[in-house]
Amino acid sequence: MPIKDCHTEKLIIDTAMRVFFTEGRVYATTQDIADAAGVNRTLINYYFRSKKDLFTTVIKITRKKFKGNVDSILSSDLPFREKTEKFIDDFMSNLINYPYLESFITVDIIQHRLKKNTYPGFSEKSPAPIRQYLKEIEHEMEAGRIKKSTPVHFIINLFSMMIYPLIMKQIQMNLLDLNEAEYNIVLSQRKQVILETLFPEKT
Amino acid sequence: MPIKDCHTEKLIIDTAMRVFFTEGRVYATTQDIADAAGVNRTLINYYFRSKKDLFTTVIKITRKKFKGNVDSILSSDLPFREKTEKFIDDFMSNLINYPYLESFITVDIIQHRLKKNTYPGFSEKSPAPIRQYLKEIEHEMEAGRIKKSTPVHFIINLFSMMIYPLIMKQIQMNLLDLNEAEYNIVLSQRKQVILETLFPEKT
DNA sequence: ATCTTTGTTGACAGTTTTGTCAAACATTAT
DNA sequence: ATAATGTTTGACAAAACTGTCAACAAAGAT
Repeated sequence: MPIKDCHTEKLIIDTAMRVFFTEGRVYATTQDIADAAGVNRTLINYYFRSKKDLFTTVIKITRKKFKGNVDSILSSDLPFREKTEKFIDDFMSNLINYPYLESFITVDIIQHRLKKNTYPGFSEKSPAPIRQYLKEIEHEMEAGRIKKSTPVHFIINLFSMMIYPLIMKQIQMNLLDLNEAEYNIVLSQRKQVILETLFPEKT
Repeated sequence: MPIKDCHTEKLIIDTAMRVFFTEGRVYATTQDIADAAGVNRTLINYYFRSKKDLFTTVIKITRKKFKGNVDSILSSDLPFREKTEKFIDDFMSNLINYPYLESFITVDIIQHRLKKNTYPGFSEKSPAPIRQYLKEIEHEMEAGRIKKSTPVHFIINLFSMMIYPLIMKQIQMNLLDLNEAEYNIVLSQRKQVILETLFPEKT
């Protein structure tokens, strides 16, 4: 018996990830994805029962990709600033590949909420590494090494400054009168800027 | 001849704005909007030729709503910090009503880009008030009153920290283990936090 | 009251998108 | 070679969504 090929399945997954999370094409049809992958559309139904199933599959896979290093970085015993620096570095490297992932998850949650009240992709409690990191933030605040406020704001600021500039790229380009090349230069400076914004006194 | 009623037209517009920009329902159909408004679906075609036309209409109207005060605030001759404070205040008040506006514009641009290269909603140059504000930021940086970097990063940070926490509300709620009520409290603290983050030495 | 204009409705048709299925094809074990 | 299994394809059906139209209702104008 022939071994399961996996070639086409992987091709479809990779293409769907690109179309959805890299290019941000919310309204992409199964035909669009099939065309982008250069395969017959019905193969999507063959490997994944439905469009919905393909979607949840690629969301799961992409989330796992993000989760990988991030958790080990947050759980490591690096000093707070170095840990944060590494986190930004790692997270933004992934973000460049799949900037629209969170946008799609949000759309999915909103869709879902119209019916049920729970979202399958989410666990009950927040992940342990984040909880630990929150405690460290609190500790740093108490020690006066970063600005005193509520730790959640530190996290929210962090994610805001990393993700927003990517997902609203076109709007910001227009607002700031920058062309693609110029904006990409700005993006490459973000890591440093974010770090300096979160740790104002140090640099 | 009876005067144009406008009642239903306005109802549809308001409802579409709510469904799209408040609730963030990207996949909402004309039937969904009609149901939400409690009117017959064909009335959407009667008042606006097509779904696309309704969409561009509500985008225009909502953008105008945002633009209103914002421009006069940015063009005013208030001191820089006060101006920024007022801007945050005004912009976030609007944001609470229509957090997903920018998300929809982005989706629309991406859609559009697959065909043409220009986006009708955008002017060639960036709006004058923003250009002036950018100059003021540069001036403040040179005077050493805010952290030296590139002015565009100041703007990007500003918009990031205002908008992201709203559009990714569900994700952040899960990540930070907060329920709706708790997260809303966090949101109410954002204005102050953003200000303190942008002006670290002062507070 | 009747006419005219505007507003509203349901039925219908057109289009787009998705899903199914049987047949054809490829590959490998027997 | 043949059977068995997995893969690919086109044709078809079903579903979802959008737009049009003729008929009808409402309300002011004549």
